[in-house]
Formats: sequence, structure tokens, C-alpha cells
Amino acid sequence: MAKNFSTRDENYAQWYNDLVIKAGLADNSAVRGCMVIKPYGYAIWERMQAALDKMFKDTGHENAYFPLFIPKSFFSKEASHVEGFAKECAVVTHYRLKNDPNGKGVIVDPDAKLEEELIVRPTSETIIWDTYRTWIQSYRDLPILVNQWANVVRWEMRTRLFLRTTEFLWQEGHTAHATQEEALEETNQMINIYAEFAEKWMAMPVLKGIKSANERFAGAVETYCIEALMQDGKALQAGTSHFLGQNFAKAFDVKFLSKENKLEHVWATSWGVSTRLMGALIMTHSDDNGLVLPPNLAPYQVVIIPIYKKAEQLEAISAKVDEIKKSLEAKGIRVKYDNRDSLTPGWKFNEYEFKGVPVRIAIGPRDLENGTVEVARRDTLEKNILEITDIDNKIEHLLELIQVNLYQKAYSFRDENTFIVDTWEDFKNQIEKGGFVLAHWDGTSETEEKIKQETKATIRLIPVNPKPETGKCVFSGNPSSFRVYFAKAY
RNA sequence: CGGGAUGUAGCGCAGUUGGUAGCGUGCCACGUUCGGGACGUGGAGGCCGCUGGUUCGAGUCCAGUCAUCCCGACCA
Repeated sequence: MAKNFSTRDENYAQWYNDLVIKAGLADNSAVRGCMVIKPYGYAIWERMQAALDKMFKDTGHENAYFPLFIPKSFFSKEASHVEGFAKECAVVTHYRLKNDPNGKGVIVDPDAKLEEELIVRPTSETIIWDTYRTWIQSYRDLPILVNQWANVVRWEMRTRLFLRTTEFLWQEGHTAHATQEEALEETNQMINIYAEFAEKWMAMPVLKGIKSANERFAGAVETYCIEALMQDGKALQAGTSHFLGQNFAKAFDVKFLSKENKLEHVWATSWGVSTRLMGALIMTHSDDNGLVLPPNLAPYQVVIIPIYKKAEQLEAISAKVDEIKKSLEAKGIRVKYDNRDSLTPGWKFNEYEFKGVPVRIAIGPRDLENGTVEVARRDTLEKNILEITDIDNKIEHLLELIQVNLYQKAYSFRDENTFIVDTWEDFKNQIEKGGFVLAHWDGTSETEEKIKQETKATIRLIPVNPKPETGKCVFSGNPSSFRVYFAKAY
């Protein structure tokens, strides 16, 4: 499995690609830029979905579903929104095929041209706000707290498995509020939920902050984001929460009568995370031996592998494994017993190591005699012989330990790769080497643009409550009162 | 959209001056194995991306075409 697997040092991009494919997470499909998410990868995504969905519902949100297609005219209603998405839209122009008169397969029937083209949604603000108009008349209809799990299509020039695919899966929350304060509070609440999810479930430390005007979502007044640092020193935007102001309400004429009987535009937010989180997860923890999964998201947290020569031995081992498995499952631990006879134990060890299963238990005749098992942890690759007595508590504890260890390891990595820089020379050098660079910035888009042109670095985020500190912009030398985070990004 | 590369067995690849389609791995059967990717024997598996041309003969030469991947610019 891990044969012909590149190391991170050799070629990080290659390592990532190989890992995704060889660990059975996803594959390139017959369609350019679109991936097939395989069962093992999808199982991880399902666990992410389940955890997020619960967090959304616990904060009062409901799920709904809106159409895949959006009438073209909807896109022209919010000026900056069109501008942001126009270049990457798939457009449906016809609704029928027919047999090629020349006898070669099928062709698009020219008589089946659509009156108005349909856009395959790149995001759903427009169709949703067009719908909200009919849902909202009074302040009593607010707030609307809706989330949708869906697929979207963005026709990107270049794609990478999970990180940027033409079609991807995500959730998009779209909320409507009577006041600005409430909408801002929602925006903030959701970015906090994303940060909590990233840290508690993915064991991935994130920075929270605000996007600069250049990086802001098309149509938003303010974009909040979480950013994580990948092992190659590049930043990855892992989630965003947008305060949309009244932009979409105005574009789609969504008004309500307030308590004071005044007609007002509705305030909006939208927020989302995507299958890109899979990429973030992989690039945060995995190593040259393959995938490393945090126990909270691993499809199976423990794999048990029998070691035996004769069928009678397997029988005795399986009986013991059955006991162990039941006791672990009683603790809510997800366990897989791999008793396939066609593969050797060594093969299985490598297989599950590559697939990132947090804990492996091996049990053979020797263990049966001694009342022990061999327990190996994926994060440190340590192996220990443990007494079977109380194994459920031991494993439960170990899984918690691994979850914490992965977070701490990633946290230290980010810490060691965050640099405070004051001169343009140092800035350029550090950006070249990678990591987050904390530097002063004069607050203008022009400067940000020039820095990007010269170094490829962008402002990943502006801290929400920056530590006041007088300084000079690293590029222009103009005065600045706090530092912002720069990095090269995915 | 620019640059680079590749299409041959499920997967990874080789294929010389044009002359019977190969290797590794995986797959199937049987046997021996099994504490870190076991081995033997036998077997199945091919529109050589597609279209056209040159030739007695094309995986190989020529022209076209389609597709995918990688690197950039654009983006979650």
C-alpha cells in the first residue's frame, strides 16, 4: 500500500495526492475536476456532517433544501455577487438530447433551447433570498435560521482532490434577521462553532478573524474566517461566516414590518464549510506512513487483527476478540475486527497504518496464553503489550490521549511557524519559507495587492480584537496600529 | 487560459530498426504459510484513447482529434 508513496519532503503536493488516492479516500473521476468520494473518505465526511449538524441544531437552526439550478437573471441582482462568481459558473442551456442524424451517439437537440439559461449553483444566496421574500412579511417571521447540505459547482481552472474540485459538497447556512445586531451576533456565533468543530473534532487549531476587503466574500459586508496552517507552511481557509448586511434583502426586495410598523430590509448572514475540510484534516496530521485520523472522526477508531496459524487458533482468538469488541462498543468505541483469512497480519498492519486508524490491537496465541493484547497507536507508532483486564477503559483513555496529542502537535507546529516580522526583507524571506507572518499593514487594498504580487502572500486574517501596537507597514512604511496575519494560501 | 507530460490487462509500467502483445502487482483455483506488505503450481484477463493516412504488414511512422494528470495565473 505505502509502496511508491512519496514523502512530504520530496514533494508535498505529490504526497497529498498519493495519500488521498492510496488511502481510499477519493479518486479522480471520468469528469474533469470532479472526484469520486470513496466509502472510507465519505465515512469521515459523514462524521463531520453529523457533528456539525448537531451543533447547528443545538443553536436553533433547521435544515431545508433549495434547487440545484438558479435562473440566470437572479445573478445580476446583486452587483458584487455576480462579479465574484460569473467567471466560474456552469450554465444549462438545453433540456434535451436526440440521436445524431449522422448516426454517432447523441447530440444536444437545438430545438430544446431554454428560454432562460439555468446556472448550476455555485452558492445559493440568490435562490434563497428570492424565496425568503415570500416567507417574510413581519418581524414575527424572523429570524429564519436555515441550513442546507448540498453540492455546488464552481468551474475552477485547476482542481485538487478535496481542496478544490469542480463539484464539492458543503453546508451553507442562510439566516435572516430583524436587526443588524442580531445578524452580527449570528455571524459571530457561527464562526465560533466552526472554530470549536475544527479544534475539538478535527484536532486542528485555527485562527479566527476577519477578511480584508480583497478577500471578502462577493456580496458580503464582512467575512469572518477560520484559518489553519498546513504542514508545508501554507495557510488554508477552513470555514467562513459572512455578515451580508442588507445587500441581498435589497437586491431581492425582502422587507418586513417592524414592531414600530416601519417597513425595513432584512439583515442577513451566510456561512459554510465544505469537503475541503477533508483536505485540511489530511494535511494537518498525516505523515510519511500515510493518513493519521483523530479518533473523533475516524470511521473506526480501533482495528483488531488476529494472528494465528490453524483454524482452531482463529476460533479461540475470535471468541476472545468478540468479548473485547463488545466491551469497547459498550463504551461507544467504533471497532473493526479484520479476520480476513486471505491476508497476512503484516499486510493488515500496513494497510490500517496507511489508513490512519488511531489504535490497532493485535492478538495471537501468545496473548491468549498470557491474557494480553498488543496495542499500537497510529500517532506515535508506539506498541505496548497490555493486559486484557479493563481493556475498555484503557482504550477509551488512549483514544482521548491521541485526540489531545494530535491537537497539541498541530498547535506546536503552528506556534513554531508563526513569525513576527518588521522589515520588508525579513517579510519576503519568511513568506518564502512558509508559515504565518504577523506584520504591520497600512490597511489599504493597494498595499495588500502589491504584497501579493511580489510575494504571493495574502492577508489571511485581521484579528477580531487586535493587540494595539504602533508600527509601520512592512511594505509602505505608513503608520499601522496592529499586526495582521499573512501567509501563502491554498 | 499559458507551460509540461501521459493515454497499452483492474492498477503501475515496458515494448528496440515497423513483423505472434509483454513485465510487476492485483484477480481465480489448489496446497504450504501467518507476531510488520509470505511462497509454490496452474489459470483468467487486451478496440495498444479515438479518427484517418503511409505500408504486404502499424502499439511503433505521419496528420488530426479527444481526454486526463502535473506546474502557474483565478478561487472555498
